Amino acid sequence: MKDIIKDLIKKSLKKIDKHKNISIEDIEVSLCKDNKFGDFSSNIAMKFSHVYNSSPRDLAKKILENISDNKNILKVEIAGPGFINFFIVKVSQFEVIEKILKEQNLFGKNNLGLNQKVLIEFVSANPTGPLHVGHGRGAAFGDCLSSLLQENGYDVTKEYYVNDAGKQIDILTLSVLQRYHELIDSNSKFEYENLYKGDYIWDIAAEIHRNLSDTYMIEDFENYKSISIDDYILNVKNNLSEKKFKEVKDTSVKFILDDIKKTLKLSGINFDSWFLESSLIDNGDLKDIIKYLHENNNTYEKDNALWFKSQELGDEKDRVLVKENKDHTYLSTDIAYHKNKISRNFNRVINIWGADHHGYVSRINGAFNIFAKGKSQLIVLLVQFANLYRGKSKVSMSTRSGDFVTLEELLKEVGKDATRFFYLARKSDQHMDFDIELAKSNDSNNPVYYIQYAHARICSIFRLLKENGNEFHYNKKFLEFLSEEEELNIVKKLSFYPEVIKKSAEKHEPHLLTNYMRELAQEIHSYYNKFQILVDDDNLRNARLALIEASKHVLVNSSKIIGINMPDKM
RNA sequence: GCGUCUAUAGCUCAAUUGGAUAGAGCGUCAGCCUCCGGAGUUGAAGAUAUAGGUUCAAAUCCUAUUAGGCGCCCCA
Repeated sequence: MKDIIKDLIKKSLKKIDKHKNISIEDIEVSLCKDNKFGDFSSNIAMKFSHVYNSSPRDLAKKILENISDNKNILKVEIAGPGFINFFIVKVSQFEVIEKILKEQNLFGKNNLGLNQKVLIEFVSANPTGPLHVGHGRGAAFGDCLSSLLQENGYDVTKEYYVNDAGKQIDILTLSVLQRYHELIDSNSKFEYENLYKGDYIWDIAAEIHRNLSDTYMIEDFENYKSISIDDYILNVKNNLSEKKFKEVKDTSVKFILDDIKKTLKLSGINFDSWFLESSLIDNGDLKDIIKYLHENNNTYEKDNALWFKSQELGDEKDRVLVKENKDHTYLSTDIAYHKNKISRNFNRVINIWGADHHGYVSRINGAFNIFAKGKSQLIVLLVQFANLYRGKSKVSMSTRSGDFVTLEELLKEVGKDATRFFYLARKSDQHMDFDIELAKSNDSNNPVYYIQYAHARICSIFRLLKENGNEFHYNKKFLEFLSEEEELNIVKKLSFYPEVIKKSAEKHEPHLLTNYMRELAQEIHSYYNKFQILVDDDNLRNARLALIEASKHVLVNSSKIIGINMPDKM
């Protein structure tokens, strides 16, 4: 319908002055929020009045005079400063019902993505502890965005980057070993500052002890402590042997990863791919990219370290790739990782990061473009932190101190649907406050129940219809019997759905979809309260059933993208 | 200090991306079940941080100010 109107305006403009060329993209047509302004309106006259050397209202008048008739359009009016308002013939508005009933779960899908390959990397929390509430937002966001992109015809791969190399993992291993020694000898005290302190460390240590007894025991473990954590790690490695240290490391990482996978499953999230940082070191990729960067004059040596010239690429300063002690930095493996993404032929690479990483964007973007050579595009989306509150008091979320609320706890207490909806209903670049007490104590606060209730009501009507020995059958002629304002409101919402799908994917804003669902549900509830669906008149009954059946399809389609259930009964 | 994100109703969030009278939920107040599920519905009160600017039009864009989050390691 929008396109029809755009076309009409374009043709009219052509008649007014055939030398001026206004492209169809410049013509904006939008839905009216107030029915008295018609169904669609365009601001074209105000936008281009200067091009035509006339006042907005005059140009609008001219457009109106030159616009040709169309069977779908009842009348056209000029209003306010120069809006052109289009009133649509009622019957053609209801035609979307027919389209939805025919397309069902395909309604809303499009082919804009042209099957392009997209890699979307999200969560990627370090395997040093369980996922906490802070990770939940990025998880829900990434998963929903993937579904949205799929709905728009992209070929999406969801990937989790596992940081299973580097110092943090060594610290994790050390933390486990320390607890392990405490288990064996309770006199061994845990008092080193920088180790991981969560309860799960005990669990891992206990499992290792249960399965392998004192294999990893070193005499006088205490004595290897050092002020520098690096030395501490080194001492333990040397005395335990590199091999055994790695065994403990692998067991710990696997334990935590299994836990993370379990939590993600509870959230309804499935990753297509788990990419190990360590694989980049093992297969030589890391060495190759450092060599490549060096040969292409993107690096230099200073203070016995190898530096990446990231300042030239927009970063605040240059960054170290290889440290003085010949260890690689996190950045260097990350560059290798992104080089790998490019080599897997993704047209678009999306990273979803916490907003605390924003300073990191320019350097990885710069490195990415060195390798992508324009063939692939990197998009980094930052998700703002969720501040966690328990009532009035703020809860800290430090993995290190072990003081955090796990995502699993939240999912179990609040439920998957409510949690996902809560995360997604807010714009991702908006800081948000998450009050656990509120979420737990009063779950009817969450609009997800409101939407599910609308769906359950529709299902309930169809159940009742069946119990009465009746059946719903559809015929296009029924649509003529829909005439109430509430029916029109619903149908307008329904025809807007494909646009919401398009827009929320393009702009990476799933909250547009959650808002839409809320609005649709509201129209449905309002209608339900005012009108009886199951009336005696066959024509009217079937017409109304067709309307709510179409609404049901849209609710179900959108809920699948958001990742929530739409129960028939609640 | 530099960079970056943000500021909308008492609270938590929206606003079709520059559009017409800024919308919801919670909370407050007043109504609606002999009727398809009251987890619902109808209404009332209540808001664009401050000061300028840009134009037909500003919550939205620009500048300054104020307040807050985050980032500024050879950490990951």
